[in-house]
Amino acid sequence: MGEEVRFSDYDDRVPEWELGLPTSDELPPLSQPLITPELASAFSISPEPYRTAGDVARASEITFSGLRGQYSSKLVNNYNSFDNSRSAEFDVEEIDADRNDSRKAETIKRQRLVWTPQLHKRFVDVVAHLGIKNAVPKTIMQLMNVEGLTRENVASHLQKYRLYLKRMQGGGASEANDHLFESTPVPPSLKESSVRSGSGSGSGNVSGHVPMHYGAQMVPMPMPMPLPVYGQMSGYPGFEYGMMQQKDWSGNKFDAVNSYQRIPQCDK
DNA sequence: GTATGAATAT
DNA sequence: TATATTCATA
Repeated sequence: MGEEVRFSDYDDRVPEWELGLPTSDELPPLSQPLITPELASAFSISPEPYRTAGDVARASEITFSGLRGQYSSKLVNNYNSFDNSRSAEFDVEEIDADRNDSRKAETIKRQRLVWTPQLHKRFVDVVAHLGIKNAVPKTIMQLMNVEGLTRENVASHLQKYRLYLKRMQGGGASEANDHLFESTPVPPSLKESSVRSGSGSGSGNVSGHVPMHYGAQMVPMPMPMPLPVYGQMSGYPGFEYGMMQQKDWSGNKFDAVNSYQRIPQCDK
């Protein structure tokens, strides 16, 4: 407990140190194993457990609190609690993975995707900017740029979304409770007749017309979104809020909203 | 051969 | 119901 170097003394110099460092977008996510499970098993390396956004966020929190209170015993406690919660969450999955491994080494079990409102918004944004013509699963998937998201995931969701659009332009507006779909308003560009050149109706966006006959390449809209599987700072730089707000970034709130949810799956 | 989308399965 | 998987076909 001698010379105490307070972390806050350096807080204002951190941005200076960070100059030239890769941004979070350029780094592999913490939740992503460095080697694939197949490779790991091929070389008899015990595979890393999956890490949820919550796990990464908690670990980060521990790191930060550890840095701030170097000499407090908090760190130990936090570690313990982290370990406990983590193992509780992982146990099933690891067992499942082992079982899966023993029966067939190749098949990777993917968790059932849960379309959170955030994910769905991302989906709708991309579809809107592609136009109905180009909004096909592969392209959507690429533009959404969400790690772990498969073409099948998107195809399935797209199928449902199309049905929703059809149903809502035809029938009464509020028939069923599609909570998810209603969470993100349908962009005007998706309302059936795409060919409404000239005076586009006021689509909230001041930027107005979006000439999107282009391919998937240059679309300006989709900022790379951190995958839902891990805790990164936060989604859309430039959209939701300014990016310097890492303070609220810790913990549960984040992963509750912005992560895959793991649903134990029975083996077939 | 891949990608799509409707149908079907879980 | 929500998501996954299958399958005909483009």
